[in-house]
Amino acid sequence: MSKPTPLSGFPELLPAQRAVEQQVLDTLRHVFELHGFAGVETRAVEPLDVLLRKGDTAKEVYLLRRLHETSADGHAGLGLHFDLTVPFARYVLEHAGHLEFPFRRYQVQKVWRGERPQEGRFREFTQADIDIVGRGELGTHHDAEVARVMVDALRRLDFLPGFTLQVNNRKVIAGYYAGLGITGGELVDEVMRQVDKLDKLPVESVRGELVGPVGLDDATAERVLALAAVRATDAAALEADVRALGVTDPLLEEGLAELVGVLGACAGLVDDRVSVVADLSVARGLDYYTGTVFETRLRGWESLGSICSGGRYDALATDGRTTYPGVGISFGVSRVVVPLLARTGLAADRAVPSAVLVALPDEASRAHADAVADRLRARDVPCEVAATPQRFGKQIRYAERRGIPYVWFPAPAGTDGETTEHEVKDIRSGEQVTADPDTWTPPTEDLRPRVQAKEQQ
RNA sequence: GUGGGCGUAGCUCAGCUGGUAGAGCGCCGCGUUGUGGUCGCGGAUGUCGCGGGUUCAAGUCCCGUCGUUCACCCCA
Repeated sequence: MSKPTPLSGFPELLPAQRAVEQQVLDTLRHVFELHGFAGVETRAVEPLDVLLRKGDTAKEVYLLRRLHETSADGHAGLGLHFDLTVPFARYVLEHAGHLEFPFRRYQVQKVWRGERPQEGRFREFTQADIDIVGRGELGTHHDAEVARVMVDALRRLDFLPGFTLQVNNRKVIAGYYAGLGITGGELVDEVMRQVDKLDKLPVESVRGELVGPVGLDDATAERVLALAAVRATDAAALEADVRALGVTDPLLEEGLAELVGVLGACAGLVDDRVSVVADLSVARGLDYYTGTVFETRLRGWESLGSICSGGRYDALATDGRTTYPGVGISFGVSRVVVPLLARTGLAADRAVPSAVLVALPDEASRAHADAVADRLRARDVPCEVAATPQRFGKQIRYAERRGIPYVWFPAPAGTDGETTEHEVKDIRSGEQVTADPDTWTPPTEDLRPRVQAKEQQ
């Protein structure tokens, strides 16, 4: 086979980069579990009617087809999941009898979308979701909770740039519009869709759309834009800014109270890398969000769009008798990690887990070297034995190439007692000392690969 | 799906009006046959994406195709 070409949209990482992604995944899992979320994995495929329940999105779903498919449709009626929310909703219905509600779960898996790839947008990528789902009811304090958990996870990834969590509430938007006399589901949705473009288009363009194709009068359009211009980082300012717009409506009040609640609950998480802001221009295009909505921007990486989004669904799932409301948030692992690796020098300081290379003087000593390695491993020191008994200079170079910080020189296997001692060399400093394989341990920072940001591109 | 850019050594790239495929980095060896990095000397790189055409002659020009990339569209 000649050299294979890469497949666009299906990113693969080299070991030193994968180590970074794994550290991200380890951190996410650790924090999600710290907050009491249970891990779930769902199958990669769902029946098409489950996947397509939310609308006409068939063209972006990858279908499953046997090579010798003989059915009338030419496929098995199964597709790869394109997010983790839809499979989770199905999972909740299927296993409702065995779950305790409110049910809190995290789910980190690959998903697939038949889109044209771009930076941070792939056809196969990893998402990390957390959701809390209730049976019949779910308190709005959980909206703040999922935000807090995700912020807690992201802030611990200290090699990532800082970020801003943007929060809004659809009830605020819908209530405000109702107060302005904008009614009717379609019109409200269309106005929201235009407002949602404010982060990409200049205000004038959006205003033009609102008074033109959408059909608002100038004054109403202006007030719609006024709401979308509100930004606030504390509850008092938010309430003051919204009230100053002079619209009153019961739904607006309800949404505002929820939004204030989320903002207040997240206040303690803010530091110089993390900000949380009520941004009333955030609408999310999806019509199934019913209350709180989230988006997240990475500082300096705004072109990536939102790297972590989600919100509240009053009806995440329903079986006709029972409705399961949910609130969740999803972090785009690949969307962040892959561009970051590509555009900065971010990588692990070694491509292999080994902290120690056990040198091999000659092939006859392999069993002895293996035994030394096992004594190190017994105390959780990752190590490997040199592949071939080359001269030691080459074995040191072997370690250096891989970023392994220590080379271990075993004491000769004496038949009448060991007269010499084991030695271990830190190949960065050149320092070499005698050591006991049953007690020697590298400094903690050398035990595992470390993630380091190299020079910016 | 639409439009533009780009495909030459492991990597980054140069290659003029068509005339014997190059550089840097990396890699391998030796100096130094059980202690690397620096330095010196030496060495190997290749279906110039693929197919066809024009030509005495194509990496170079033309057509097609595949891949890749950026933008648009879309975005759960």
